[in-house]
Amino acid sequence: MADIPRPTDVELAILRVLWRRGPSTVKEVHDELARRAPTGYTTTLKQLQIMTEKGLVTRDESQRAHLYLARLPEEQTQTQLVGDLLDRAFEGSASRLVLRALSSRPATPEELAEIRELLDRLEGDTQ
Amino acid sequence: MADIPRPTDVELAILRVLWRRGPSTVKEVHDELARRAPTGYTTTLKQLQIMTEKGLVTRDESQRAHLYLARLPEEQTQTQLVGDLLDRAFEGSASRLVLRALSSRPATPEELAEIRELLDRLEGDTQ
DNA sequence: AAAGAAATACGAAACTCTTCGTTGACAATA
DNA sequence: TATTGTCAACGAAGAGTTTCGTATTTCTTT
Repeated sequence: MADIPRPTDVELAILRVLWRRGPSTVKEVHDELARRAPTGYTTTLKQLQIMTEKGLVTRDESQRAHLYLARLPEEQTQTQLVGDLLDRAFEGSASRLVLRALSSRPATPEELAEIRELLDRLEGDTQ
Repeated sequence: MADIPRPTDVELAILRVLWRRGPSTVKEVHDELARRAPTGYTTTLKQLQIMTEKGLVTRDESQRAHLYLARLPEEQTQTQLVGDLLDRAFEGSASRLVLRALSSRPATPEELAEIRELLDRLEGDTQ
């Protein structure tokens, strides 16, 4: 009961809204989602109910309009997703994943500099 | 008909076998898969049939034991998967994905060096 | 040619994912 | 208090995923 399943595409879209907004009502989440892809209110509601069962979100029922909250922080979920992809498609090789990430998107010079700083920090630690 | 869907977990496991082995029979793929997680022969067969319909693999029927071949090379699929994750969970920021990748796995000094070389090459190009 | 094997084809069951209509509870207001 | 609007709960349909049993085809060996 402790572990949380990998979120599906729709679930991840909802989690992103919750991470950005913090605790939100179904209506608030739905309005954000429907802006990009029109959908029914009850669709969003049902998803949030299922996500509550799965443990992806928690629910504050103290008010009439329940408040939903992402259970794990964005960083932790990102780390989990990347680790998962690493195992499923890269045989665990982080460097090859980085290679593909950079060939998948033309990274800006600023991003490259950020990554370089990250490397400096990591190598500093291990020395 | 031209675009290929994102492979599911099981499909990706099969593709990895095909990338490693090259064109393979159902039996060969199945033996590899069943080594890690015991499963029925017809399960693997059915998966390969479905993957053929989806265009994930192609089939050479010239012999009695059909030969299956991954339709896209491993690199291209990896790039697609990373790009997909980038959009779904990282708002397209490659540097943040790299950050999470490296915090998800203790990368070896060799890997860090490889990434550094990659950065050198990329920055060299843009100058 | 018959028997046995090795392989594919077919179909279906169980499960998950996604979507949404309907119902009922609750609250504000006229 | 009756009406209207807002919200959650429920159930179900349709599609996709995963698994596997059974039937059929094809080749090989006797």
